[in-house]
Amino acid sequence: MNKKSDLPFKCDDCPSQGKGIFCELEDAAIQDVSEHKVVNGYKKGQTLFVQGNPPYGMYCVSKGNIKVTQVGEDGKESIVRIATEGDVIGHRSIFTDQYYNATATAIEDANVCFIDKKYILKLVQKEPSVACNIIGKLGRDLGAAEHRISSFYQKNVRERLAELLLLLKESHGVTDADGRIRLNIKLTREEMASIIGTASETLIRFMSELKQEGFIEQDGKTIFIINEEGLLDFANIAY
Amino acid sequence: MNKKSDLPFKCDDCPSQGKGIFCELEDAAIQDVSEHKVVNGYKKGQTLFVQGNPPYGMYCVSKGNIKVTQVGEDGKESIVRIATEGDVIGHRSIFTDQYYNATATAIEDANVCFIDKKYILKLVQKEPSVACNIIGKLGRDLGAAEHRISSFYQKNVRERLAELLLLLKESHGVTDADGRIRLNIKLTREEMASIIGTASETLIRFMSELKQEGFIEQDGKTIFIINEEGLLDFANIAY
DNA sequence: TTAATTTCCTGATTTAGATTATATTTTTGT
DNA sequence: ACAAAAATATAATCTAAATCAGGAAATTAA
Repeated sequence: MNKKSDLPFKCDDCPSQGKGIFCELEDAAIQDVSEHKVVNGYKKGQTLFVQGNPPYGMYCVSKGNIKVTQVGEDGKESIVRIATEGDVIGHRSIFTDQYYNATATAIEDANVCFIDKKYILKLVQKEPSVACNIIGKLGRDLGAAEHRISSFYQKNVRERLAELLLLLKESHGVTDADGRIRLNIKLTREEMASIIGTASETLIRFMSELKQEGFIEQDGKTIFIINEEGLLDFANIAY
Repeated sequence: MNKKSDLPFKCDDCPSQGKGIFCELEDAAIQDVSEHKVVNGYKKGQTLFVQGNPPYGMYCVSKGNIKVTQVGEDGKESIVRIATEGDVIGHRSIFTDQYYNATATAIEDANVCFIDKKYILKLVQKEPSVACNIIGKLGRDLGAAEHRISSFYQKNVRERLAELLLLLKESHGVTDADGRIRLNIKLTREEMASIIGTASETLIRFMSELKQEGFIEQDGKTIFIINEEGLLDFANIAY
């Protein structure tokens, strides 16, 4: 899989078209972007870039899910963000002129486009729509990050878990043939725990609780959301 | 204090000059910005904007410290960011087209410039340097936010407290006549606790501990950093 | 200045969730 | 297909930090 010959496609054909930061560019400009990128296939577990390294460019996820993690002194890994189709990663470091302060790893086989730093910086000068889209992307990411910060303080583990499942439903939920909502992402319990900041044992315990209550179902690593209302209640989210 | 007559100054004279997002603009352009802003004085405790309201523009802090907070269902307030001279706030919501998802409150008397949403959006189209500076600002804020997320998971309260004191030293530390490093910001214990996500009693306990160990000193609400090395050690931060 | 309110501090008690331990299931490599 | 390794699950114990309680100090208001 991921044969070299499969890969070199154009941005026009990208499954993430319309969702990314280039979506307002005209055909000629998109063509130009297309010529300045390299498509890479990554297998599950492979890293795109590593914390502490200097940034050479930006990554644009075409297929698959990428986890962005920070590792502490004690080796504990915490997932700060999950990038999916149409998302960009590594853009932060380009503009802040810092080394990568996180590591990006494919959590499943993925196709990711790499765009050179210099080209991006030039493009932002030339195309205000790209600049605005990057601002919008960073703004939404910052909003999500700030929400998570306050969640850590204001919610307990079970509430954060319910919240995570609801967020994953928004970002990765697909309706199956049988009408069930399936989360189209395969995270280990360890990874889920490190998103909401708890121990995997604790996460597993609350997952079991949610299964028993009939809020979710499970088939191997795949999770189905059965009762969204119940989860909302469980998460203590008011609307 | 904060008489109306004190306020209407030009961006040229702003104490935050050179630190903000307009610093690369030419004189004429700066002049133009200056004419499109309104300077407002806020007293301690007054709010600039409130979570849930629609954004009308951007705020540029000229003097004083502003806390950006999110309030949970239970009324618990958590501080997601502190904006100081030269910082902008409320910029996120302008570009993401969302309502404010945080409340901004002056924690001491402050002067803040308001710049209209429409003007900013136009300026970003016209001036790539402004767009780039906003991207840089958001990028650094996002980096800081992600660091805090992983801190919550990887560090305990005493480590997060030491980390907070070191961060405040970077952002608000000034060297006094007697050579001591003073934190030029007055936060209540409640506020400090809500930054690192702990109960105020717990924070006070560890503050006492730090005082006893001689790492910090205190004069009323003012904090002095005495032993930075010790704090680094205490925070378990490797370099 | 005094009273009232808020903030700060310390100690005792409780609890949510980490840690430890062990068994079972699933995945991976050969 | 098989063994080895990794991930999942559940229960028991332990601990960091929340909560509860009460008093001292500092602000604020009158």
